[in-house]
Amino acid sequence: MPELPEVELTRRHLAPILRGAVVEHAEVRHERMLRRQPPGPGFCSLLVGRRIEAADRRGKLLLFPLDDGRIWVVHLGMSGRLAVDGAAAGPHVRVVVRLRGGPDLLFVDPRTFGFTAVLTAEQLQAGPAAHLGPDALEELPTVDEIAGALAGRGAPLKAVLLDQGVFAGLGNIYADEVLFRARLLPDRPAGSLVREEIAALRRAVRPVLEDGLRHGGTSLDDLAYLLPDGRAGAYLSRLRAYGRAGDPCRRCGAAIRRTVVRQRSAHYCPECQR
DNA sequence: AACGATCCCTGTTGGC
DNA sequence: TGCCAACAGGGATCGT
Repeated sequence: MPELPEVELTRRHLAPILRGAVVEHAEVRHERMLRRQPPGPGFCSLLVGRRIEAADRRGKLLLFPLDDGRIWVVHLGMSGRLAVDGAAAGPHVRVVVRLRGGPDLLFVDPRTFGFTAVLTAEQLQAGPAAHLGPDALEELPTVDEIAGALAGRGAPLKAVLLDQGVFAGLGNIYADEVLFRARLLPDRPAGSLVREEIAALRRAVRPVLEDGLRHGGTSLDDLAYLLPDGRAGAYLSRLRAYGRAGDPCRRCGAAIRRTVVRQRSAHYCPECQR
């Protein structure tokens, strides 16, 4: 699944290709991918002819500012990836963007949970970025800020981690890994954490994400996340909680358990996490 | 307001 | 072997 590390690796790979490039042509093969594009001028007409100024990221959103002030936004959803020419083909190519004198950029997304749009800054803030908190890697909130965000909340801690408002960029896999590292149970009411636990949570976020980055991200299977050049990430084999139900905890040896929190799987060590 | 359930979508998996 | 239901999940939306 593309979560923060996978999106960041995509950004790093594409930045030198996209920066300064002019969009020569754009083709949308699956209209659902444009469901976040507001009424008015269409995605292709807003993108073609524009020069891409930068390759940024906020949470799981890829943001490509254009020379007219608008921003080309890409969210990879659950099964999306951006592939450069030749690294992908087949029935799941949803959007193709041709760069002048450069490669085609393919937005591949079998399950079409991803989307793309060309938006003004205002439209971005009112739309895809509306509920986005500080980036979990670049803008890690302080203990006080986290405490304020969790105070009084009865929702399971894991649900709060997934809703993007406190740590933008965590998804189901890295949320489990962060909770494992912080030794906190996923179904703990978010507001029940004492200060030392909040500090442990905060301390866990960056190392987990950086470990994911260092190992090329997590590729669950052939259809999930791949780097834009087609390579798979190696972090899967280093996961300590996610997907390891029944396997021994890498810290204490107890069997990792799987439960469901908010209709989503959650994995934890019943001995290490409290 | 906060929270939980449902839905979207399709490739893969497991049961019969 | 073949068929089909269940499952996976980010985030919008809706009901409580």
